[in-house]
Amino acid sequence: MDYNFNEIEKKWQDYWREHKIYKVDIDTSKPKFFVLDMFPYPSGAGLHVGHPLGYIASDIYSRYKRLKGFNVLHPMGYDAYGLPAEQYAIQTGTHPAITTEKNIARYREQLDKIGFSYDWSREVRTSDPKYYKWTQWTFIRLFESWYNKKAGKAESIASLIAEFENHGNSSIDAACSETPGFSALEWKIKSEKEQQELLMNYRLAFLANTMVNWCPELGTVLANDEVSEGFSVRGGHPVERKLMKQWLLRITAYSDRLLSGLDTIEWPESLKDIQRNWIGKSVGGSMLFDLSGKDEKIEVFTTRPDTIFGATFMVLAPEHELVQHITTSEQKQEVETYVKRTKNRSERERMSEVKKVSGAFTGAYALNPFTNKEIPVWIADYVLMGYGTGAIMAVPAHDSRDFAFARHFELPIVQVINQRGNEPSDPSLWEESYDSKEGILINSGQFNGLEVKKAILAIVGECENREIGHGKTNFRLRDAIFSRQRYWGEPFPIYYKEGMPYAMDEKQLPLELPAVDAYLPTEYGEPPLARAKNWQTTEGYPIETNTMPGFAGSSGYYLRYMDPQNTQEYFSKEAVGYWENVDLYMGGAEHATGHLIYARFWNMFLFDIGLAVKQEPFKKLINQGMIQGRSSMVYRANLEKMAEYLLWEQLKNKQLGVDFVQDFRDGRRKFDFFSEEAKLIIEVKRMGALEKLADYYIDYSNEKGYRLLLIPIREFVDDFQGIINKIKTAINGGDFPVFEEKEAFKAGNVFVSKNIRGREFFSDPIHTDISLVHNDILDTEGFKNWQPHLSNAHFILEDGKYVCGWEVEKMSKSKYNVQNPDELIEKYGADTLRLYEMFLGPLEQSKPWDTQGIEGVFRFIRKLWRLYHNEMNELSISEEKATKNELKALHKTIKKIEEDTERFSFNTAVSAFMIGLNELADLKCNKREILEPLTILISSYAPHIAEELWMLLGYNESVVIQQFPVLNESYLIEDTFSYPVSFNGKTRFKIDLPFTMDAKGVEEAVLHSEEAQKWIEGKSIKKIIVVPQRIVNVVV
RNA sequence: GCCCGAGUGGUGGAAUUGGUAGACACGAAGGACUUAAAAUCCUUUGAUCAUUGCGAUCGUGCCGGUUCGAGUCCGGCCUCGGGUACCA
Repeated sequence: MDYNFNEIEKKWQDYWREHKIYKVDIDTSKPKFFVLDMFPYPSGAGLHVGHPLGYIASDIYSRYKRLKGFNVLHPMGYDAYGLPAEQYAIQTGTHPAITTEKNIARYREQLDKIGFSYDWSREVRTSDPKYYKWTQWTFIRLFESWYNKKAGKAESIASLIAEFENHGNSSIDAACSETPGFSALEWKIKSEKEQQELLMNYRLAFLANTMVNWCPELGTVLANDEVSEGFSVRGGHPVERKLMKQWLLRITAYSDRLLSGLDTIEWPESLKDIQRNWIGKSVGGSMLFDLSGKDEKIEVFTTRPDTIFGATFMVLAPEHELVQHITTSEQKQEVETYVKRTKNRSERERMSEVKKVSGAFTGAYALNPFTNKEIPVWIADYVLMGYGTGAIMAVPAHDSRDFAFARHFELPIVQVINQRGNEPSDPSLWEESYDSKEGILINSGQFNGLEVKKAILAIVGECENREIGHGKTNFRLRDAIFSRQRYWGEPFPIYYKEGMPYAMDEKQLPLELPAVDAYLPTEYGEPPLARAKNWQTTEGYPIETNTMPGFAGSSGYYLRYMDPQNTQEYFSKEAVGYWENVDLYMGGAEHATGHLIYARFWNMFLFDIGLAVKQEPFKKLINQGMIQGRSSMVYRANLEKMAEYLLWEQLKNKQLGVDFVQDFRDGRRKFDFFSEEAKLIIEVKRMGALEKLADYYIDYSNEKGYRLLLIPIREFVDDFQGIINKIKTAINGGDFPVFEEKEAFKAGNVFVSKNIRGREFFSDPIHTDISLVHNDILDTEGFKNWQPHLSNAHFILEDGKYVCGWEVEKMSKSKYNVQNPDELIEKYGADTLRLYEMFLGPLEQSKPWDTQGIEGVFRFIRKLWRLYHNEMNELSISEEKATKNELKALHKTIKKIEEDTERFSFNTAVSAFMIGLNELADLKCNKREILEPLTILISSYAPHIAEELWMLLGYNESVVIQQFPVLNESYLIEDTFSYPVSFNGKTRFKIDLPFTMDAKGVEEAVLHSEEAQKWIEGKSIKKIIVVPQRIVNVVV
């Protein structure tokens, strides 16, 4: 073989490893660049071709930046905690660490084969005690911190205690749980336990009773982003709401910073939008409503204070604490029934019944503070306890949900916003509410005539004056639940004294995960860690038995890469001062509301306490598109349908000289085909069916004087023309057998090629393994051997081939469309795989995996090899001076590669390499002056072949540490430009003119050109547009 | 429902700022080399009409607009993909 990629790639991978080519250290003489891939979870299935897409792109960029003189940090590690290994442990008893270790080894083997430039000396694993020591350490810091809103940052709990001791909590503005006011004196006389309880309201990592997403089948709670439509994202198990005591992280303290920080980073707009929606900031007001004849007040949150005059009723969440107090005795029964019903309904049921209006009247009335009218108070499950105050003022005229509710329960609707230019109308005639914020106020007392935005301010102002409300901002973002009732995760460095949690001393970290006898909850329903022996401190205090969730370890890992071996601190000041944050983060958009928001929060906290030096962890982020599977389909024929279809194609429209009808009926009898003219009945059936029915058919046709032809399906496969001939004979009055006995063939396995006419009428698509299909042509022998029941398959071919259909779907085992990179590397080599994955299309776009084009890239690589070699596969390099054309081809390529790599347009970069190589090959260029820069140029894309060629060129230092070739624009300057000349916008011909010619000259030249005459002839010229070095357009 | 994104040959895709639509590849067809195969090379390849050649017309999801000129900008729609959902 001319170009032996197997040998070459192995050789250089070994070389890179042995010479630690990709190891980086702090080097202040060079600018730094941090390129990071999202932490993979090493699953048992290994990598499929979708995973490396982003890794290849970031690797190319890393190598490119290195050639450009940057000191590039490009690490890799493993998000090693995770449910699959634990589920496997529960089933088999294998410790998750063993499974994980095995999976990591497999991942590493696959990654190495692709030739990545990772600095493996910096590898981290979340399950490694040396690593999770710092996860636990950060948790303690969070536990020992509170968020000072006045300072806009996290501060230590010690400062809070000092403040309490001096002033109580009256002047504190903190992100905290609901806490009653207390004075310094009151603080001091509280017991330690009481003080601890109060502090818990302020800590950034805190313990609280919360409604959680409980997944009984996984036996654990899940974060909001781990649940989708009432089912767990991993595994698809049902999830229910449950009140439990859990650790939470007060991420909501950072809502505003998480939101505004988005404006400072280069992320895809769609990803920022997802985060903005998730954070869900809404600005509005909080208002207090008096209750008729009661002391209690109801607080509501609204984004539309301007519509207060239209508030004709109120709605509380069924779980609202006031419900019991205010419900009248008459309504008690109804309310209790409703509350009970909502409680028992699963999340899932609630979701599916979104459009169904339901609710109950409490019997109580509130007072609208602006209209002073009594308005009824209802409960309904469309009001959620978890958002705002769990109570709303309902403005049916201007809120679609309130509108639907009012219609259903016949509650009054009052219009208070009028769209400019429209007349106010009777809301009882409306088909929908008017929700828009455009318009002016009506029916609103002294506020009439105000525009919505001004009215909001005016009414909030009025509420503040009357001390019944104030402006308020709400966030949709919830605090992050941080406990998991699981074994395979980081233990909390927390112990309990008198039931109150205390953080362990940092010196005791890492708190290592203990051994357990089984990975299941205890018989009392405690988490698996409760099974551990002596799970207590040396003083005998019990240690927390929950473990941390998956996002704990992945929230700060990028920082640890800066200084992964450090045993004294998370990372050194020096390291973080140099590497700062991630310059390019490559990964999937599916982490938008999980990892990417937690990591930003984690980093902001570390920034507040002086560890991180940048607010935002990931400066630029690119989402690589998903690689979808491209399934191949074969079409299994329904034989009877097929036979009937094929025959009808021949019989219809008098093709055989006589009229036929299909599905002829005579009373209750039905025949496939019948010709009155030829007095002929034709019936198509399986052999067995024909044998049974033959006598019956024969009797009938004899009685009627018809002739009969019974055709077994087998004949269609064996001899279709024979059938037609037989029918022709019958029509012409000749003799023919009614039917010939043939051996029946086994049912089912006849497959029709995709483009056989009528295929869609008589076949069903079935998935087949993509490894049996090449360029949509099925390997029929392989297919027969694929599964036992296919061994007797028959094929109906087109042009001697079986053509498969295809569909784009998720890559999955059950669809037989999983492609793993190992096979491709074996067949084509890693360089080809790398180039091909990039060549497939724009990085950010989702696309189906399809190996059809890989041959083209493989040809390119071999052509590159041949440029440096003669026919005998001997190195052949000329020392001659390069020609102008050769230099132009090279520098055009340099320019394009530089531009395209900078803007992550790797698919067009690969094209540019192909174009450049085609040009150089046409010029038969083997000159060192050209090939040396070309080798460096391609080394970031195809590093193995580049290293080999670089060595063959006579160097003994790796190509990856060379300088990127410098573009010399002077080689690109053209003497002439070929102007496309269009008339009325339609391009008609081209004309070569000097590059430097001015617009006037171009115009003259075009008008005097021979070809122009044809188009000008008989018409007058209205206008000529000349864009120098672009186009000429003549308007006639 | 709401918020994003995308619709270009048989296929993946290119066209970076409004300026030659279909680069580069795959596939297909034909040919050269070869005892043969592989590999390689050459020609054709958006559609329709014309075909001896010249060519002509249409064409970037659909309808309309702006412009000398629109795949690109604007308005309205259709389809597909992603996110999110009683968030007041």
